[in-house]
Amino acid sequence: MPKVRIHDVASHAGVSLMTITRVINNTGYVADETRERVQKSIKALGYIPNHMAKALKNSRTGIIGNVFPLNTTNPVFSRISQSLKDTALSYGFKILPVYTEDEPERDEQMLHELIGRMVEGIIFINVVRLSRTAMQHVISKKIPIVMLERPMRIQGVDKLVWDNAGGSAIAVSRFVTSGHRRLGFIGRKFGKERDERDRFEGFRQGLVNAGLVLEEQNTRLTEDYEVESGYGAMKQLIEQSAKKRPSGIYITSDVLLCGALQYLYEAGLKVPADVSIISHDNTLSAMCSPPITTVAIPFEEMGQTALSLFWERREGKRDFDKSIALSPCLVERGSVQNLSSQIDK
Amino acid sequence: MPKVRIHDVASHAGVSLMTITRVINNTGYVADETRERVQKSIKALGYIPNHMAKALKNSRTGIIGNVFPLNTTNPVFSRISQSLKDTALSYGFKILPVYTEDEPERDEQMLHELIGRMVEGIIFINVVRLSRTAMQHVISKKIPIVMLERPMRIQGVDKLVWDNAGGSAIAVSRFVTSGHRRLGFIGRKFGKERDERDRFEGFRQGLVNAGLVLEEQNTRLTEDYEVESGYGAMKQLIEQSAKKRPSGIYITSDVLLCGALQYLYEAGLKVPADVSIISHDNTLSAMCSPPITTVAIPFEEMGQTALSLFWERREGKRDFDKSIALSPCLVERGSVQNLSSQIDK
DNA sequence: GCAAAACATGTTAACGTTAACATATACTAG
DNA sequence: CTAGTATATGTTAACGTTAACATGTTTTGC
Repeated sequence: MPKVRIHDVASHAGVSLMTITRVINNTGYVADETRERVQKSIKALGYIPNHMAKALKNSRTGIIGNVFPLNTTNPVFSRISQSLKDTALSYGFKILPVYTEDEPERDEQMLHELIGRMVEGIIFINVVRLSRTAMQHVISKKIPIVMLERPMRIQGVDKLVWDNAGGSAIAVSRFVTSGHRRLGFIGRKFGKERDERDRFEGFRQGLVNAGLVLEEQNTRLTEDYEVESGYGAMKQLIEQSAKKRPSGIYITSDVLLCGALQYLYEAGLKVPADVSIISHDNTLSAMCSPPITTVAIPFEEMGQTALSLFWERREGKRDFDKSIALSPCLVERGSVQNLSSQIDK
Repeated sequence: MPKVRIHDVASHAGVSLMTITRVINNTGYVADETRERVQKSIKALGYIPNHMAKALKNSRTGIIGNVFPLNTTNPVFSRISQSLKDTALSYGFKILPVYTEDEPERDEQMLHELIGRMVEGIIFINVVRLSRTAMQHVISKKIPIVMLERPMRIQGVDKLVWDNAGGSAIAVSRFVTSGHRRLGFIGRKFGKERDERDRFEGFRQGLVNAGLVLEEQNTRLTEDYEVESGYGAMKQLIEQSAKKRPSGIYITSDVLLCGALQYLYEAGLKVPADVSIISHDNTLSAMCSPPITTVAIPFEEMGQTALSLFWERREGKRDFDKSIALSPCLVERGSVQNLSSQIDK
């Protein structure tokens, strides 16, 4: 019942410590007969190797730290985390999730926590507030670092983003193909954040490329990624005169989308009959009424790429920094009406 | 750049190991002047205490294992996990999430993993497949265990569920208050699982108490908690003749709800004008179009209660088992139409 | 002015594991 | 049949930390 140490197994089996270690780790030579006896002893005593002691001795914990932003209510984070966890497992690693805190000071503590737990790598998600010196500290420890989306501009870490501008372009082009000429945009207000800026810029550029213009009154930038904000933004777009109102709207977040759909429901407007919609993320857009055509974040690919970046560094195969952008793809769900075919008829 | 040990700090500050330990842990006596010098050395060298060594020495890891079921796509799990994590933090603990696997054999490995990492407690969520002997093993190690929802019938662990039957009763009574007399039910098919059975039984009992009858054709039990299943179930209920069709439908999962709403959208039926709905969970029901009145799982309270159960055991304040059921409450979102007032007028 | 209490620091031996280095026997090959 | 290799096991010293004990030096109280 109390703890069973390797030493106890050794006495029980009548051999030395090392023999037990060899059986457990399948290293060195052990006579078949001895191995069997040891295995019996292990079972009999219910021996379970102590990871902490192992880690201390071997400097190998098999843990990758995963740093999340403060607010993880957006389902994109669970999807990312799921993907990372699964892929990590296939590499023989466990994920230790930690969360950034309100005070920047606490964030350094969090990094110390990870280093103290001897993580063998750190994957950051959307983290920008960390001090450069704190990051440098980790980098100097030769711990491989991957930063997902919103990477810091810093040497010695790998970066992985998805192509937000490209995603917006796909959405615009999808609308245009179906004959939409007046497009609306609902997205989050941006400051320095690269990703949100890109989603907007990609949209603007997409319009330009299609020979269309960005209309100020059809662009709504929200304060946050909350359902209520999506509701408010859509309300403003729709309350315009029906003439000026966009026929297709690109919404850069599935959470905003949900709010937007709530307003449309209230207003009695149908998708895509009254207004066409494309959203971004591919999280809630599959569950909405109606399901919404979406620029999908490549969650699976993200996890896999993040871990392969980690792995390359770790194995020392690579000493220079890599920066990868994943391409989004469009998931069709029928929320875009074909206007051109109506004209054709 | 390489690892800095407590020993290095000691040399740097010109004192012995123990003095450093005392400064770090705020134990014993240290002269103010020495303390300052040590703190300077710590900063100068960038020393970070090694948790693994600490854990090994102190048998205190500050980690609680959190065992999740295989499929965690349902948002209830992220909500529970969030709540556990936050509360754990306030108790000074970190959560280590682990996931059950396909093969039962792997599940024992997972338990070994947790014990090997010297977790100081384990919180199980919806786990039933674990072998009794494996569980006994953990219990005999005096590691406090809390089982959330679907607890095993086993001695030596604390149990925490929410009142599923009560939740259904609340829903029925809410419908009845508004004058609904023909109620429908969409829930997951159940076998031994207590929770799903309770949601159904609570519904049935609620009907009986209100002097109503359970109508076979208005009861749909799905294979799983997936959007498509909700769609299919609602389709079957609605495709009946409008006369026999229920005026109010209780759906035991927000994921099923989403599918159900998708069908209603397609069918051109409005909530609550054409059909009233109450769901269970309070996850997606806030984001749906329209937002749906819901029997809310008390997520916050769950995390807090789970950790207080853990804490009581841990501190040895309690040696007997506790079993707690949390009461659900109804969150109104206007998805139930008042039929009685129409008659009054 | 002297014993007891408070303060300040150091030494030693673990926590549970394993790499590196023995040691010893059995088996090969020439 | 002897050196050389493969097989089998054991001993020692770490990994980085700290509880427990030891040893001083002050301060306090009467």
